[in-house]
Amino acid sequence: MELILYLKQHMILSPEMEAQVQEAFKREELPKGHRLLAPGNFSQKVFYVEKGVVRTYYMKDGKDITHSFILEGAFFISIESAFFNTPSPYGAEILEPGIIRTIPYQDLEKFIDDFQPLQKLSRLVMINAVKTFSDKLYSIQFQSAQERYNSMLEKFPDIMLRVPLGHIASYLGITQETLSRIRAGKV
Amino acid sequence: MELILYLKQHMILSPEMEAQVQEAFKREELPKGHRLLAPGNFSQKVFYVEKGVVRTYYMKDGKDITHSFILEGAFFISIESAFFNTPSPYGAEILEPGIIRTIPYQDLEKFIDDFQPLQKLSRLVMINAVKTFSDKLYSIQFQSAQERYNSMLEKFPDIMLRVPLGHIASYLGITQETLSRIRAGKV
DNA sequence: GTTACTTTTTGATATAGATCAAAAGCTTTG
DNA sequence: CAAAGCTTTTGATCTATATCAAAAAGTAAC
Repeated sequence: MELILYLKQHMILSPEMEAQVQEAFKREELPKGHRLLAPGNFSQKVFYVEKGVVRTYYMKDGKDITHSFILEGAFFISIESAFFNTPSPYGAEILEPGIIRTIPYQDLEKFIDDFQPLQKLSRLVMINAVKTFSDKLYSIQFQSAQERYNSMLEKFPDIMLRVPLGHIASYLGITQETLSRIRAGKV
Repeated sequence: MELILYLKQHMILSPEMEAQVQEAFKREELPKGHRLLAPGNFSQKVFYVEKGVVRTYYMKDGKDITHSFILEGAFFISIESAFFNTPSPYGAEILEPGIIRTIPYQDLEKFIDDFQPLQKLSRLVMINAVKTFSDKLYSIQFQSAQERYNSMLEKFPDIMLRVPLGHIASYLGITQETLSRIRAGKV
């Protein structure tokens, strides 16, 4: 979803404000597989996924582990870089051709400070981030691989079809072999 | 740490503002074991731990699982109740005699909207919450029970001494038996 | 359509940690 | 200090999922 449309769902934007937003957020059309951020790098950009699916991941013992999928109409930022001034352990890549809007966190913060309705929205975005992690933690801690797979099927049916098995397996915290067996109903 | 002191570390408070805060946050001295929130209940309060340690937990298959420890000088809120208007899956209890400040989330939000410096602080608090979950998720997903125990020893040496073994085990995502064996170095 | 390459599945085996059951250590209370 | 009640430890066994290795299936390239 276009950024402006997204914002308008949450607040009233004056034409001037709208213009300012359009200008402040860089817009890029990117090809499948384009890497937005390499693991270990430093980036204080805020990304908004206008079209496509972004995958964040990190390297663990040489293996590529999916950390999250970011669907259209969602934001993503390296907490480590933007808030803690350390390199981002996560990389990010776009899995399909898509459109990404970016803005330096510093600039966004200025916007937020000056424009009340954005404060509520930014709080909302943060709250959702906390909720997402909290839910995922619960699922890793208490659900079996089978249960996690089932809830992911419910929650992101589309992703399951568009993304290679290995990415999904590592996102679920299991090996590809186990996921394959689960899908085959052999567990 | 006293709430006002905590706030003064992050911003300049006028005497009037200070008085307003003192009044808005109810102050309660509570005995060991006092339950601040029962699992399954609804509460939109924001809690600040001025003294003592608070434990949040939930019930899973009849077992009490520790979700987090909240140390002095930290906030806690039921995301589910305050932000999603659903009952809180988590309960909260104070593990030692202590002092808790509370304010309805609605009231706090008004404060925040009206007082710039609080916006930054509330963002900071949320960011820390995300980071905490993100780290804990990582540890559950990739560290062995032994490694998790070690990092907890480093991070919260005091808690390890003050809290019953069962609470720590469930926090680490393992059984009490396993934790006992780890401590004995039998793993 | 055959070759080469990638992704997925299948099979055999290993292991961290769970579960169940009981013993041993601590606290509290009268 | 003995009885009762918790908390922690120890032991034996079980299970979900990992790991390693190879086969099968799918996709692309010529």
